[in-house]
Amino acid sequence: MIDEGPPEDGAADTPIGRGELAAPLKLEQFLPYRLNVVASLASQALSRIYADRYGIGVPEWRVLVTLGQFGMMTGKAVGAHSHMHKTKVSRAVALLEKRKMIGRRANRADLRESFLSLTPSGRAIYEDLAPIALNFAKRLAEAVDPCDREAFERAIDRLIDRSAELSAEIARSRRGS
Amino acid sequence: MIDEGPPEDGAADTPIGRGELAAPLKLEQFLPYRLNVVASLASQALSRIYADRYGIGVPEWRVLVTLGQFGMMTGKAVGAHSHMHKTKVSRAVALLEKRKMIGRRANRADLRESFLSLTPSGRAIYEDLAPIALNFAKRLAEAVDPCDREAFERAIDRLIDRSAELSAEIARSRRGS
DNA sequence: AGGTTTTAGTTTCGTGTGCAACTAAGATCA
DNA sequence: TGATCTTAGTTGCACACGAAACTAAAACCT
Repeated sequence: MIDEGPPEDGAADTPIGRGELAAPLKLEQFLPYRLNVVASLASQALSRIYADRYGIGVPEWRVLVTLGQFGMMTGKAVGAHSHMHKTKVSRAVALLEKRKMIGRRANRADLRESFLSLTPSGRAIYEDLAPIALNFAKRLAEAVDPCDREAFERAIDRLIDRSAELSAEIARSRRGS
Repeated sequence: MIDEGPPEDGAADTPIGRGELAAPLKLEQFLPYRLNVVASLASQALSRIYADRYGIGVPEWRVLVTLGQFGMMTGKAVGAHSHMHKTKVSRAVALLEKRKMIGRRANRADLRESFLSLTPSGRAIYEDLAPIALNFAKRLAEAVDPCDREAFERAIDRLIDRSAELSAEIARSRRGS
């Protein structure tokens, strides 16, 4: 159908002419894309481990780790600490509860929420998975040149902050459209 | 609300006691998690821009950019270059074609595949979005201290390689289970 | 007190996704 | 040439997701 002409421009890196700077936008150098690639590769690889062992997914894993770290907290707090939407938390909690990995106890002082915590078997699973996960993260991080590691961690911190800012800015500009 | 119970263990870096090293596994310091957070924040923020403007999602965006970069290529090549599953490519291509942003031309020499390329209106959209996206990436990257930037980019390259290796290793060990 | 607003959490609903099965076309080898 | 294997791309299916609606309980007002 559309017959698309010849290769368009010769892919020369001549800086162009039109009013705008025609930076090339190479996908493989484009930061948001690169972040997505590395995140999804790492996440997928790790999740296969706990999916194989215990049949849980990323949201359940995050709930498990958060409760393993803090011991007892509400769903809201779990969501805040693990950057998860409340529906995701709700469903992950429901599954983990069905599998008897976590328990709930109503908060007598506020019946809307309940306190979640690991059951003994949930904790056993957590203690099985945690060192495996840490080892995975360690092997991943070891790929980075030791003298780049500090800079890298700093950079990630900055990027998390900034992307949250940009996200909020865009949401704001959208509201006022 | 939940003010984070007592510090659990003193977070001392004492090298252990039980057979295993009892490193704490704090989610907020856990590399795969951190990568996911920054990637999804950045990706979501950026995608809102092109979703608002042209009603396309991430897969369509990637196809658009890839074709903008290479001019004319097969779906397979698009998928390889943009790290996308062939079904994702297929559906993104179908949508973009329906919206007349890209065109297909059968490859007379191999009828299984066809060559994809931007239509003039597709290219116009690409040329509208590309500078916006580049500006977004620039503002994002500017959050990183200039003297950390090189190290950061190197680190991401290494992590992409390593996470692909780990992913393959895990898939392999799973096959032989 | 009683009415409104906010909040924690669940459910519904439309959509996106990956896997596996499938189709159609090439490649390979006899 | 025909039989088998591989490959490019599509589709069916089951499931995961987020937005929005909803429920029940607090919080906030006079």
